[in-house]
Amino acid sequence: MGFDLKPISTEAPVLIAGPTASGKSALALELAARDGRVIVNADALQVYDCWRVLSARPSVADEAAAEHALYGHVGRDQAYSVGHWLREVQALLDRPVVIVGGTGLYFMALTEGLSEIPATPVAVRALADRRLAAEGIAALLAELDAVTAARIDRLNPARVQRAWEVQASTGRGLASWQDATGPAVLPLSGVEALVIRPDVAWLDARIARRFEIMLAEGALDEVRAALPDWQPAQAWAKAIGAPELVAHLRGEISLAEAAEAATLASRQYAKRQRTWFRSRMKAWREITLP
RNA sequence: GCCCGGAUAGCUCAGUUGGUAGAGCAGCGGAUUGAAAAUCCGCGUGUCGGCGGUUCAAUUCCGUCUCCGGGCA
Repeated sequence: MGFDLKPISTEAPVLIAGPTASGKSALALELAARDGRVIVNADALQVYDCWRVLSARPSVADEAAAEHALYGHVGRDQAYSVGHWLREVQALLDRPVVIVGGTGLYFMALTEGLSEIPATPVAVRALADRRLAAEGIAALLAELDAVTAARIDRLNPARVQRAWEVQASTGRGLASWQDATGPAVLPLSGVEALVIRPDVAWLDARIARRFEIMLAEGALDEVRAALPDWQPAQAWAKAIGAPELVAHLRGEISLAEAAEAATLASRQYAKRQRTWFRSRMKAWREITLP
């Protein structure tokens, strides 16, 4: 990799955000080697133990070359979200780190703060699931306070359900919780924040190639191992390529069709990441890799 | 060679009883405070295969050519 590391501070925590398949892990390895940093994962899917290949986690060799944290440490059945992640990162900050990943929400929570809302009890989540399915968005929306209802995207069932769950489980509106958000763990002013924004065509080509490599490295076996307790609605099952390879293993589509669908989904994900980075990371230093 | 179908958006197709056309997917733009690789919102001008003819007007009707299916030889 030809990126010039010299301008990057050797003391401040380094944050590297980049779209899927952009080569950010390699850059993190270089920085870790140079400064003796711990590499900390900021990717929502790479935390799951079942997806080493499919989520493009660092290889065993990479992990031997530098210390890695928050990779593959969460079991399928464990509830995990940005709050868990943020608390785990916080506990690692007594050492020099390079925090690398593609999940915009995680970086936002880290650099801008996250409201401290208690976790939604399982029973409340289940009730919300049931009511949303049976009564629709409007029923949940009608039970929200006016400020919250005005603030959220009322057409988005995920947002409405979240707001309703907070209201139902804490007795306090989501907007009220958000207005009380405390200071960020790592404000932008105290970190070296880098965002990779590669050429779209270059990235698309890498995405296609990478899925072929994943297959060669045993992605299909990983999915086969998860097949007995496959639950498509769970967060871990949302790994790009997993639903596609499950469909193939069930004989519904060919392997070529699965590969095509998975790379398409990756390209669409990269586009969403691009939108986030463009609009939410304007103050980050943009770097070009190749 | 003959007969019958097709040819419309990047792709798969719908449609216009003649007044220049619209769905899905793809693509593009946007949102994003604990499921975020999630979830959601917005965006459709394209020689309607080519060339002639009829008509005030043709993507639509007629002729012809080209290409792609299928059938008969």
